[in-house]
Amino acid sequence: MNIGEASERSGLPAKTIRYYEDIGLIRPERGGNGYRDYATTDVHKLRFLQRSRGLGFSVDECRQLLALYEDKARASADVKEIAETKLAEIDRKIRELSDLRRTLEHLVHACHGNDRPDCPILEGLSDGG
Amino acid sequence: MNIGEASERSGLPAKTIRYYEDIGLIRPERGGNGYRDYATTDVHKLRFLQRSRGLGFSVDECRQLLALYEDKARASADVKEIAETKLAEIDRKIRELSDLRRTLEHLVHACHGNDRPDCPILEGLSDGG
DNA sequence: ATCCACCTTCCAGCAACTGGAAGGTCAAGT
DNA sequence: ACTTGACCTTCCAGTTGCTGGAAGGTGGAT
Repeated sequence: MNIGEASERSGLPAKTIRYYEDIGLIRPERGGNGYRDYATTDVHKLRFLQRSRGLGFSVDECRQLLALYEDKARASADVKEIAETKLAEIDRKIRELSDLRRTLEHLVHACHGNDRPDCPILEGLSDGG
Repeated sequence: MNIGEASERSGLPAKTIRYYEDIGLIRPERGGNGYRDYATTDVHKLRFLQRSRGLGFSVDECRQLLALYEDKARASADVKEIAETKLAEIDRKIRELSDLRRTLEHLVHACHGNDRPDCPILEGLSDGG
């Protein structure tokens, strides 16, 4: 499929997809006309990139994560260690998001109309529930 | 406190803290010597920024979130709507992280040694569990 | 007084896009 | 066959969000 459809399916702008090719993240086939030709697995990878980037992982971390799904990395000895590290990081992010969620909800429900600039909720912001 | 201590307590590099001041996110007092002087609430806000940026929120979104804790925004009529939108976004991020977590764990435990490039896990990457 | 770790501003560079120009491709319509 | 328009291509410049380094001031300890 062309880049337009890949863009639609992955949720990434075509510009970004081309950029990801520039930096060597995804290498689609090329048709006789020079157009990029994306396979379904390419779209899966793109969607994966769209998500993990949106979750605060750097492009380099995404590269590592993507590598976990490819032969070279899977054969390597420290795959598991990388994965475990990422798992711990994901767990931390989930905790932080839950904290943020609780704080925000508390603010909306309990703090509405309370104009004091030293609202105690602010303190809850930092030490994470 | 000086920027060094604020940096240590918030987890943000001093450079980044100064940058956040440049773009108008945090405005510490200044001592007679010209040094920035951070209050405890400033550190809370910085820590909050450190977290939400790491979770994939843009600086502008963080600005909105921070505004929820300040009088001006709290008096505004659409605070609740902004907050609800952010809450939905947070929930989505939590779901995506959980999906990512499950995929990664599955990969480590079930796919080790399976070198086929068309590993079915890749498909699970995109449609989220 | 001098040392050193801190602070200041400013300017340059990097990461990860993003927009726009200039032009080629292709299916549809006349 | 030709034109229209939506798509694709490359390239180059601009934006966001930092990050490093130079050049210099501050302040407590020796």
